[in-house]
Amino acid sequence: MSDGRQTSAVRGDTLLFLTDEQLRQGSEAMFFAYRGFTADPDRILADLTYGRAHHRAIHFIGRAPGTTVNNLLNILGVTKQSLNRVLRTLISDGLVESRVGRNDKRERHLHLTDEGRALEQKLSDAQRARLRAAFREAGPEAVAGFRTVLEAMMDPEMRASYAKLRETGQ
Amino acid sequence: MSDGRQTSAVRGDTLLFLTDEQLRQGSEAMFFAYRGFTADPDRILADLTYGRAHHRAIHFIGRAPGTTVNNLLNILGVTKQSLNRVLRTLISDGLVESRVGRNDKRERHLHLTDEGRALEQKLSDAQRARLRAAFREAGPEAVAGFRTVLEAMMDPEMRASYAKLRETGQ
DNA sequence: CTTGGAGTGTCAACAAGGCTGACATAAACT
DNA sequence: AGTTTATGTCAGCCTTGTTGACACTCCAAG
Repeated sequence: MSDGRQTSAVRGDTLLFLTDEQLRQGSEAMFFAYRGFTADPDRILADLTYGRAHHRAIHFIGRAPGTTVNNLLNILGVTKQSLNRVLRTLISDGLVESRVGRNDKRERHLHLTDEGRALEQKLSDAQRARLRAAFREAGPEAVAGFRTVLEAMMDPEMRASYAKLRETGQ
Repeated sequence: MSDGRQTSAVRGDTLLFLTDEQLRQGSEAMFFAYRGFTADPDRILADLTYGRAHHRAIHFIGRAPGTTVNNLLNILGVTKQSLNRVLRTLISDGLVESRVGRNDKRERHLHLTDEGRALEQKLSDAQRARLRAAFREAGPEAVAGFRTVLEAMMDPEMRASYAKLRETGQ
């Protein structure tokens, strides 16, 4: 039951009316979509001994090879104990390699091995397939809007991490 | 390092080029944005004895008052044991009321109590504030695109649940 | 009226993946 | 020489997901 509450804001010359109902629909869209977003990799991981946390680590190491543990901690937003549990298994399973830093020997630089890269491919192929289908279905303007809104939803530090990854990736 | 792979598709009269790099950025946007999306309610819940699972239950009960346990199970996509653990605490804490069905007495219809509604308000106010800010910042066309893409990312059953909630809510 | 199935609740055990706190080591910095 | 930084690790706890088993009530169909 909508109680008719709404909020308005001026952006440029555009007046926005955002009812609570519209915002609630936005929340629910995020919830259901995120489930879809993780579903395919999760299915693959279920067979292995790994979980979503391993996927995230592998993804970001693959994305920024040579990243340090601290850097990864910032991106993932978990404690070092949580991350270490994941990294330890990935390293001992030979998916990730940890190299002592040249300049700063305290740092560990993380890289995917060939095997690690293979799993990364497999997982992100599954995820990208869904994203690709959704992007095609929605069209380019919708995709642009999608990214704009998502970026605006991030915490500032996350937005910074996101921007940094975009630079290095492109 | 982008390897230049890309995929094309025709939608209507629009040709879409989707590089793996673009799709990866989409994934990362989802990841970072979802973190922002849950951050505010999580902070509130941390003080109470509740977690994100309680939030979800409260949200959907508030959204569809009188919903049955089975219905909620379908929406949330967890096992009845998981849901029951959450519902049990919410009911015994007086936030949720479970009423025996009139027609079918096997069913339990779930409702928020006044106290439950108060918490629901508090949590979704926090979440909506961020969403509202993001929607304002991004503008109406972006919001439309955002929802289109999210909807396209959902599993079909989830899209059905989502659509159903939209009907009853509006 | 009986019987099968549906809707719900619950116990037990387990796993993933968060968390805190404490401590250890090596390397860098001052 | 002393402090800080980067990392690793142990121990224990919590939430929230899982499977499997069992019980109870109630509806519906034969």
